[in-house]
Amino acid sequence: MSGSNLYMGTLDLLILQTLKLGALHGYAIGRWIREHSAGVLDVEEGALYPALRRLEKKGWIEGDWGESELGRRARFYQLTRKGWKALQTETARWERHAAAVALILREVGS
Amino acid sequence: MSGSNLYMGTLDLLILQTLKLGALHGYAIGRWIREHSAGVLDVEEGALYPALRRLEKKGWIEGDWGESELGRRARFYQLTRKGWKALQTETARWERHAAAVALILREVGS
DNA sequence: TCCAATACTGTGTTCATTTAGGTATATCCT
DNA sequence: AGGATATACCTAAATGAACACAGTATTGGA
Repeated sequence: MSGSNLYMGTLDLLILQTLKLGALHGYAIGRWIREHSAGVLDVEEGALYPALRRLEKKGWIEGDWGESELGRRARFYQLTRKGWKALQTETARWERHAAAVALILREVGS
Repeated sequence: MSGSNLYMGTLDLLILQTLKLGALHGYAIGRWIREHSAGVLDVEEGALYPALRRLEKKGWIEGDWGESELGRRARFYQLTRKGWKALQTETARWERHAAAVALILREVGS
């Protein structure tokens, strides 16, 4: 339902994290993120597909054409070894950042 | 001290939050954020000053020329009424987002 | 005298996301 | 049969935030 709303740079992390589940195609990744964030994180397709290509180019994920559960042509992505490492780094980076922002938000007081 | 840094969109929130302290000039804002995030959030000047102008243009902050503690010409910014409201909205947005990302990061398990 | 810190300004680049389209197939409803 | 909806993908232009780099100018200390 629209609403926009990722902070830039977050998407890659979310995709990598989702792919821990195993190989998934783009559409399923987007749906999974939306559902498992209680609808808060809505990944636009125009951001999702470029992000997948970007991550593949970096060697963090790799994609193969296959058939979806519903028999449609779909590209399944999975984490590479490099991707697993990147996921660790990116998760740590996010957590460091989120903790720091939380600090600032509390520092001044409401 | 570099290290790359902010997730896009975070800076505005940090600046607004810092200005709860009262009127501050740009340089002091940057320093304060760095110090109160234990050095994690390092605001580049090339990002900071444009952000201040952006926020002023939106009417969230307003700046006046004055003298810094050290007697130098400096532009002091303070929150407008609109800015206080925006700060509330932006804080809520951030917290929603951070909570959702945390959900996703935990959902799959490490 | 030279360097670091303070305080701001400007230009140019990079790059993720938004916006806004588009293709194609399958299923469900009337 | 027709229409809407969901699935599954793709792309191009525009936006805009952040970074990099390069300046200007003043002050105080080694």
